[in-house]
Amino acid sequence: MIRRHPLAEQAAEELLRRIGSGEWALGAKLPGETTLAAQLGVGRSTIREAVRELAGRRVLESRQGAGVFVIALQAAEDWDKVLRKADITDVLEGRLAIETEGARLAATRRTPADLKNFRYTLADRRRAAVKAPDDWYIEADLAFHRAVVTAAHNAVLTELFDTFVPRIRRAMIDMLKLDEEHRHRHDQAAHEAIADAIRAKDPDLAAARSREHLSAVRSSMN
Amino acid sequence: MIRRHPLAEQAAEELLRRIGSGEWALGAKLPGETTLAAQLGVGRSTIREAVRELAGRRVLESRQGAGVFVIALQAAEDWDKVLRKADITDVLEGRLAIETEGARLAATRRTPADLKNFRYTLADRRRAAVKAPDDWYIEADLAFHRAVVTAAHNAVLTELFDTFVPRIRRAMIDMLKLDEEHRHRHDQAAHEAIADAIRAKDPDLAAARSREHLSAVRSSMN
DNA sequence: GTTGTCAGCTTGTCTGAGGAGTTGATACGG
DNA sequence: CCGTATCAACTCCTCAGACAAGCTGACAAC
Repeated sequence: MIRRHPLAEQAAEELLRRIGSGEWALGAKLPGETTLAAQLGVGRSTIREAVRELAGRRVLESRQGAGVFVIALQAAEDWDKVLRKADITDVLEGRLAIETEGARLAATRRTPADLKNFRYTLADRRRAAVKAPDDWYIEADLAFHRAVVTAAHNAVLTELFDTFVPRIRRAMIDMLKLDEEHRHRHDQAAHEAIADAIRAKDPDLAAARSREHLSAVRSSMN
Repeated sequence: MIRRHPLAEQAAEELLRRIGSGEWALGAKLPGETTLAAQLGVGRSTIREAVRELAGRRVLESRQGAGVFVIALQAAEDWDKVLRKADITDVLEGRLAIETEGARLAATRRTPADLKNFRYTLADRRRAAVKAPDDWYIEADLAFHRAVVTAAHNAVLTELFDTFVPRIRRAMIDMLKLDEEHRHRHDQAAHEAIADAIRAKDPDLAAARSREHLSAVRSSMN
């Protein structure tokens, strides 16, 4: 018999399926380990590992002496996975939403430290656009965009941006590989313009310039 | 001896700490189970459960016969946790970013089915605003907002919105509990206005009205 | 050089034995 | 009647040992 996955993982999937099917409601107590083991036809330690895996995914919670309880009806969305599977267009539109709002807020909240950060990251990007290898250029570009979002001083927006970064990075790598002319290396002016608007404390202008730039990026990746 | 957490969880935390400290790089192979058990002074099955938990969190991956490998340097951000801990102001600004962009895109992509969805959810909300209990009203309100984002036909934006919903719901419950006059029940007009702009295929107007409404919501929750 | 074999490692699974914590029923004192 | 104490039965937690299953690199044969 060939088994693609270990028994413990199969058991975890089966438990997840039963939870999803409504067999056990939110907050309900699962049968004991020995009972479950008998039901699924596996050993007790296998059940324990399955439960432990779902505990790691924040679906189950076991309390010594009391039992195992359902604390979520399904596994929390794994954002890395969602972004990996999504169309790059959808991802870039999500990024646009986060970053234009970030630019808008940054225009009212930016500190002197944020402006200094803009200077550094823009200078880096300018240098990298000319002579650095692709990955340096990509990191320099992302660093500036991150500086903009950071200047919004909103923890949720920053965390959202960081969640998107790996997916965006991969897309940029793929694009630069296909596009020998590195056409995107020439839009330094657009980046300077965004920074200028934030520096000038003009929220609408900052948002507009950010939107303009990111729309162009999205279009170029189709 | 009093133990706050099970040994297996403590072992998982210890492994996570060591990974974070750079003891094992990305892709590196951990010592064998028996070795780890001896190092941490616990039984082999305890180590196995710790590894299984981190496998559930997509940090480790074990391959039979080969070993246990690091596949992520830290646990993926648990968005429920991030949103729970964040200031409600930051959360609502994130929601505003997502939803205004959603409204903008919806104005160009909405289908007849989306418009029908608007009619239904708006009617529900109108009824609930007058006489329904708090939780019905909250669900009706969220249903309309979700309909707007859905009409953008962008899987990432929809998923983002759904991630925010539980946190927003809790905030609304708390607010309605404290505010006997239910002041927010009277802004049905603002919702109709958003739907009208999307119906009229006016992206800028839809975004502006969405922003206006959500700014008001954010201000009222301070 | 290429291929086949295999010994020695690894993780996977089961079982049995206690330890430790929780819960609800029951008896007791007020 | 109510509050409290006790306790038995249940639960999960941890360990140890045994064997199965799978991978890897060394080494011999060709």
